[in-house]
Amino acid sequence: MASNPRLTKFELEIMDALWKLGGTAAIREIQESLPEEKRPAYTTVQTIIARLEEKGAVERTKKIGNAFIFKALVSRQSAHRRLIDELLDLFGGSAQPLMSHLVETGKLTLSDLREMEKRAAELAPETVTDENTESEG
Amino acid sequence: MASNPRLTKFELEIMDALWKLGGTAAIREIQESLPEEKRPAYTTVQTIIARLEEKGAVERTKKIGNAFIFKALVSRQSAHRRLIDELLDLFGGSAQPLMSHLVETGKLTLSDLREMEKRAAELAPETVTDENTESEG
DNA sequence: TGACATCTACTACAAATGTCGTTTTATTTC
DNA sequence: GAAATAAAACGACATTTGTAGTAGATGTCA
Repeated sequence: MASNPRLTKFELEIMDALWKLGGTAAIREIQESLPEEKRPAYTTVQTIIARLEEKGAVERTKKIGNAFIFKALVSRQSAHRRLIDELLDLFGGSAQPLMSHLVETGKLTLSDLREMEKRAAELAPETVTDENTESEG
Repeated sequence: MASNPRLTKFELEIMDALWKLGGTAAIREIQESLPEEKRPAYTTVQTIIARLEEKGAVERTKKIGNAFIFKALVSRQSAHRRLIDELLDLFGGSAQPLMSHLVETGKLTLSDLREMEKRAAELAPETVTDENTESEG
C-alpha cells in the first residue's frame, strides 16, 4: 500500500486528465486534453509529470516515436481516499460533522441518503431490523 | 460573502486553537494551547497570525498589557464549508461520490446515515413518500 | 528610574508549488 | 545523412508555506 502520495491541486488536475485518457498517455495528449482557457504550456505539464513520477503517482512505460507514454500508478479511487482522509483529519477524524454540513447546505438530499443507506446495508449484513438493535453477544 | 479565505493546514490548526479558546485570544495563549509535542515557536505562531490577518481571517481588537488580542473573523462553520466545497470541486461538485467512499471505507455506518436522514427530513419538509420520487422539471 | 520580562515588527530562509524558457537529443523525411 | 520537427532534460524564477531569530518598543516591579 505504499504509494498514495499527497498530490497538489494542480497535480490532481493532471492526474484527472490522465485518468480520463484511460490511465495511459503521452504528455502532449494530456496537455491538449486540458480546457483551452486554462491550458498550461507543454513544459509545465512536463514538469508536473516529472514531479508525479518522483512521487510515484505515474511511471513511464514505453516510448512511441520519441515520446514517452506515462501510466497512472495511483487510481482515482485511492487519490480520492487520500483527499477524504485528509479532510476528515481536519474534522477530527469523524465523518459525521462532514455529513451534517453537507445535509445542512443542501448538498445531500434525502434521497441521496436513502441510496447510501441501501449501499451500506449491502456492505454490512449485520443490519438489524429495527427495535432489535441493542447490545451484541 | 467576501472573506472566506483559503487557509493552509497549519493556518487551520491555529484557527482551531483560536476557536477553542472562544474565538478571542492573545498569541501567547494560542501558542500555549497547542499540544507540547508539536508546539511551534512563539514567533512562528506570530507569523501565522499575521498571515491570517492579511487574509482577513482574524483581526486585532484591543491590547492588554503590550499584547494584542486577536479575534476570529471566520467561523469554524465557514472555514469548514470552504474546505468541503474545495473537496467537492475535485469530485466534480457532487457529494455522492464522496458519500460512497465514506460508506465503502466504513467511515460511515448505517446508523450514521439514519441519523442524517432524520436531520435531512427536518430540513426538507418536501419529503416524498416513496415511489413517487423520480424525475421532475 | 532602571532592570527585566514580554511583545511586536521586521527579516530570513528552506521546501513546495506553479509556470515556463532553453538546450540537447531522438525521430522522421527527403 | 542532413534538415526539420518533436520531445526530453535541465535550469530558472516567483509565490506560498513552514519555521524561526533578532532588534526595538512597551509594560512591570522593586
